[in-house]
Amino acid sequence: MESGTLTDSQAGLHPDDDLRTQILDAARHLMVSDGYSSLSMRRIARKIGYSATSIYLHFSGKDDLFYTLIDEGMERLNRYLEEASRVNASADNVLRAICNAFVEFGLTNPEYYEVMFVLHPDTGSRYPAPKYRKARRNIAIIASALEKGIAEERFVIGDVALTANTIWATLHGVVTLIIAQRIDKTLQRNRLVTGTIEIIIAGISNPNLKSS
Amino acid sequence: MESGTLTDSQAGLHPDDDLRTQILDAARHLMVSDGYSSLSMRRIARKIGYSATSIYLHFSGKDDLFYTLIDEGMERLNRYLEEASRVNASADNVLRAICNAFVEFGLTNPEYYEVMFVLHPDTGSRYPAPKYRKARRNIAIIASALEKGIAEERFVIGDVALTANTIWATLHGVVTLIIAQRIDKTLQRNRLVTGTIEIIIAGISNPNLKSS
DNA sequence: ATTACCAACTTAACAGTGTTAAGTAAAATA
DNA sequence: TATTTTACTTAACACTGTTAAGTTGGTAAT
Repeated sequence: MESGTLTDSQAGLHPDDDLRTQILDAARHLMVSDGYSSLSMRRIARKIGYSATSIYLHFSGKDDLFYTLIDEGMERLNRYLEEASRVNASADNVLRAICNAFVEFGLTNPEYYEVMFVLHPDTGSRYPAPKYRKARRNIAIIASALEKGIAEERFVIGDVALTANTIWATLHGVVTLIIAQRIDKTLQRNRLVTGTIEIIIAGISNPNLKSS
Repeated sequence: MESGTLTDSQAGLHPDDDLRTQILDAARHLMVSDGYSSLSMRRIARKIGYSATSIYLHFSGKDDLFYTLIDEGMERLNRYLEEASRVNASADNVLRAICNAFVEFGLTNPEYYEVMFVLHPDTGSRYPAPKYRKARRNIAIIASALEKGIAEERFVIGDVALTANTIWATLHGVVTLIIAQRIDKTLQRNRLVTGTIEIIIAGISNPNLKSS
């Protein structure tokens, strides 16, 4: 932008009330289309016709933006899982639906998924504790399916919270490896996914499970 | 380094035969101590007293270095798993040993683990196909434990290769979430780990497993 | 012995990054 | 009308990976 030329902002193209929203929209869009690695402050700014530093008026830094996107993603995932959990079926089928929804979310929104669960910001700053709540809600959905299965005397589970986390971790493993393309290409995705889910269900249905 | 001053290299501090080895040593050391994110060409170079560009005489770029480190890590992991698989025990206990070894490797070498399985280089370049062989060897170790279990009529498995990958993905999920600190802190690591392993074993031991 | 060459390394530069400090123009307030 | 506040900007710092173009020191050939 040479001096002498009006910038977009000076030309009044930006309703100055919702710059924060514009930033988030641009960030989300860039992340989904080009991946998080090429998501830079300057790129975002260019996209919306502002200077890079103006982002710092609404976010304390890249991490802050990062965390806001995580939050958004958690909300999305939450809707996904809650809808899946509403199927009217036996506990094992409810769990199947939830698991499939989780994997589907990950595979159809890989950029969101990465930001949410894979990447951790370079700077030592950690994911703020209060924000964990939304992540926990997702695990709670799994947990409630487990409790349904226990009530139906289908599942053999000692610690529900622990098992919910285990299942989550398991699904996370499948999604991550597929996204990162560290899985043998000859292997079919859906066979891997359903295979994993079936092993889990068979595992927590097995009376011989050494439940800790 | 101002002109007029002898650089280390000019002073003959570097046996010029093994610069490549020095680079790898420095890279490994920096990665393990400061994490991959702060592993830069210039840092590596500074550590060994060369200019950054001299690295390009031995590696085509950062990705190449990256892949060499992956290779190293795979070799390490392979030794880990092979040793674990040599226990003289029933198939389920062999599998337990292998799984534990995998998780232990991941948790004691998180930086290696990340480079190997989590990060994928920003540039579109993919992990070179021939290098996949070492990764496959690790899965083969799991597979052979499964076959032992089938022979002992302990495990009910349709597709061994698929199940081996499933187990790998599962363990990967646990390791990744723990490393990325996306797991509830109140949860005890080893309970999560053993819980996951037990569900898997119970799963593949369950006659009702819908094996695909 | 002198010239040519070559290997191993260097510096300078490009285009990018996150982030901070200081400056500017317009609007709101006194 | 003068002052303060708001909403932005530019300039700069210290980095990043990578390329192009030197600069040495030693070897080989004439």
